[in-house]
Amino acid sequence: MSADERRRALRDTLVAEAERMIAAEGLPGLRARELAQAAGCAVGAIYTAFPDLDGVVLAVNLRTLNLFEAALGPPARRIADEAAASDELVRLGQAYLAFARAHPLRWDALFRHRAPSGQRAPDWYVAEQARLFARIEQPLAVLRPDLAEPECRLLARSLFSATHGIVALGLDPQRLALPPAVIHAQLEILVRAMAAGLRKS
Amino acid sequence: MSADERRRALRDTLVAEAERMIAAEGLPGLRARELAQAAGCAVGAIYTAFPDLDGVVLAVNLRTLNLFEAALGPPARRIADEAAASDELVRLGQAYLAFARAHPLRWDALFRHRAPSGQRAPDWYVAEQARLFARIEQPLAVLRPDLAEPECRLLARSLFSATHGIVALGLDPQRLALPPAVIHAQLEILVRAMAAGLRKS
DNA sequence: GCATGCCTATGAACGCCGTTCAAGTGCGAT
DNA sequence: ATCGCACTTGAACGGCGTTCATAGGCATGC
Repeated sequence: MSADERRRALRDTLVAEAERMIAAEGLPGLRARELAQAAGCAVGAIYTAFPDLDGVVLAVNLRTLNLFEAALGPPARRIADEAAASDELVRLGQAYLAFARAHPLRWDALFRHRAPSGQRAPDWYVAEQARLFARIEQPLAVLRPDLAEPECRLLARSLFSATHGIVALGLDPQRLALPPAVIHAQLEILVRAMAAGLRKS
Repeated sequence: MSADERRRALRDTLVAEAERMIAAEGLPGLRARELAQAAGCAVGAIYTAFPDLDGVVLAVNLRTLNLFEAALGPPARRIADEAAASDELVRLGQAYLAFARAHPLRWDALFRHRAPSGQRAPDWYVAEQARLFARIEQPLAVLRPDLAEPECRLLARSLFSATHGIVALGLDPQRLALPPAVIHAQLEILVRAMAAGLRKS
């Protein structure tokens, strides 16, 4: 086995174990020594596969994004009219809520993680985010055919931000800590309101 | 000076210095040794005034909430009609954005801070939050006079969550990092959309 | 004024963290 | 078989929040 192959195998093991640890204990549950022990390597070996622990977290977060994309299923074929577009936005929002509930700590890690040097996320990470935002742009373009593409991309991100806020604060055990059924209902009310309000203007 | 008076004076000094440190460097910039040096006391003295550093952060966060409440000015006297209610919601949202921009790290600390043992925030903290939510409930009640008070309180919190999401992700230098003018415009579009969509249903 | 006893402030020490790097190990080439 | 090099290793480092034996001061009694 070449050195590169071993490094790749180590990377895979580390990411898998880190994923398990984050899913079980959250971001603070990822500790270098514990990770090394779980992966069957020395602490120092982690730093031959990743620049630091933040790199491991980023790799885990990419897997989480992929997992969410898979949970969304294939993109909607065609969206017939404004009502269908509104329905699709609600469906996406509720899929988001369902995923956050199913994988609370992994999902939390997506947003709680901060790169140390204040740098932006790497390109491969931003690209995966963009694929997910495209899911929102699709129905939004049906709802607002008057918007140019840049405006549509922007509005899709803001729609996501609003949805994320409702889910994140609603689920947060230290903030609202709302029952899932309540969040579900509130999310539908507000996404429908936004869709309706955007259409008429 | 009695022991209680000294303890209170120490608390005030610690909170003031901690506020300065958080405003300058964010939550990770608050370190026990540095705080003690700034306050002119020994590290151990911190733990005579607060149970731990999280207690200090909570006290700073309460001051931040008070600062925001002051920035909002006195509650609106009367809200004439649905259009005025919609305007008031937009005004509140933009005041929120303005505050987050003016005090980015202090504001960030409000949401990034996690209590260690997963316990909920203390009552005095929740009470201050409730006073702020009441600002939203007021125009919302005009917009939706059909809602009972519990539903109104719930919807107000969800409206806040959505607004918070737009502001938080929009300002986040590692996520969207949108220019302030863009966030401002998106916020107005979506708050107006929500207000319009809520009214018609 | 002085000795006594309590009580609080002190900061070195503890345990844990991420990260590094001198040293040892094993493997491929000669 | 021997050598040399590259890689793995885990003890060590610096820094963190928190603790606690101890030093010090202050009120009290004589």
